[in-house]
Amino acid sequence: MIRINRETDYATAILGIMAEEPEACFSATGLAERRGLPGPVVSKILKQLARGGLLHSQRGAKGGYSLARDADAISIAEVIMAMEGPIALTDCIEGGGDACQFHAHCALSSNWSRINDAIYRALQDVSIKEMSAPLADDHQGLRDMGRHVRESLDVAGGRVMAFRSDHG
Amino acid sequence: MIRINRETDYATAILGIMAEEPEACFSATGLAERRGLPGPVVSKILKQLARGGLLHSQRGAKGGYSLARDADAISIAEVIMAMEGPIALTDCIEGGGDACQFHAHCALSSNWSRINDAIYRALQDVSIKEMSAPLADDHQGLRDMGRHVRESLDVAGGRVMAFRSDHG
DNA sequence: CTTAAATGGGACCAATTTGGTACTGTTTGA
DNA sequence: TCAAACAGTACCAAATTGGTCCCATTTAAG
Ligand code: FES
Ligand code: FES
Repeated sequence: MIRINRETDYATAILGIMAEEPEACFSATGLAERRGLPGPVVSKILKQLARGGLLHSQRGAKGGYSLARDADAISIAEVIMAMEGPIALTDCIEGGGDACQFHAHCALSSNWSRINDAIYRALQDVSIKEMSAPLADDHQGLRDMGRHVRESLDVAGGRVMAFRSDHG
Repeated sequence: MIRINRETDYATAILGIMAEEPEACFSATGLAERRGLPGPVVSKILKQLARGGLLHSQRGAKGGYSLARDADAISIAEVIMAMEGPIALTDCIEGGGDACQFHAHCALSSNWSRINDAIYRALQDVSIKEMSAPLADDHQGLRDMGRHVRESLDVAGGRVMAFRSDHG
């Protein structure tokens, strides 16, 4: 329902490793092995993160990726933004929020903004350093498990409340 | 990136109307007309909300839907839950969070939970009464616009931050 | 008792999105 | 010169989503 897509989840898992050695330079294949994820996927993700300015990349032999900033200066919100991009804008909000002729008079839009703000704040509150993963020894990797954290569940009012971070 | 799907957005818009006359009984087609949404879609949504216990339904001629509770006692979180359902559980969290053998030792899972909690709280903080929509007179309906609130944008650190409530 | 207006519950389909792979180029250290 | 590594992009299959249609059931009204 509130979904963070798979690649973004992978991204946090990868950044979690990198956050443990903030100065080190990691190759895509190396990270892929450590997480048990397919190489091309990790490569794709790292490219995206580099494009987003979260990682610095070094090309050529002995190259790789390293954190562009301090591990606790990179929030989950930023990771998500980097992975999903600014997104093609359409309809109501196209152009920055004023393009919809009804926007100003529209109660719903302001309330959604309020919610979005709250969510954004929550996401900015957690850095990748905090996500840094001391995984159990027998944790072979995300791939075998499927994803790291598929879904987190809360029970609210007797109903199962599922905040998907995947589509199950 | 953090997406609330179309139907759920529609649902809030519909409930916004109903919240204005909490005692009234609304037919699916009537609500569809008032929002300019396709009838079958509204019907589908209302059924779902009724199944979720948010609406009371009355069958037969002169039947329809009415709020099961006070308008300010129904939160957006509940709407979302009703629309998306408990979701098929898989892998890591299947069964309630303990099924994944690594779960207990897994730093990532606990941090995602933290984030999820924060988001959940934000969503429970807004009731459909607050979303109740005094739309501008010339607001013909959501359909012509596309969705009500397609996307809400924040600018964070110079980058465009887009919290999609749709896929653009 | 018949009919019409409603909901209930599906199946169903097209379009989009997502997850993942592959390939071709470029940079760079040894 | 060569191999390791990133950059970019095209591509494909599977899943999800948005939406329609259909038929059964309930119920008020004529
Ligand atoms: S219809 Fe565009 S902001 Fe509400
Ligand atoms: S791998 Fe299952 S909870 Fe982290």
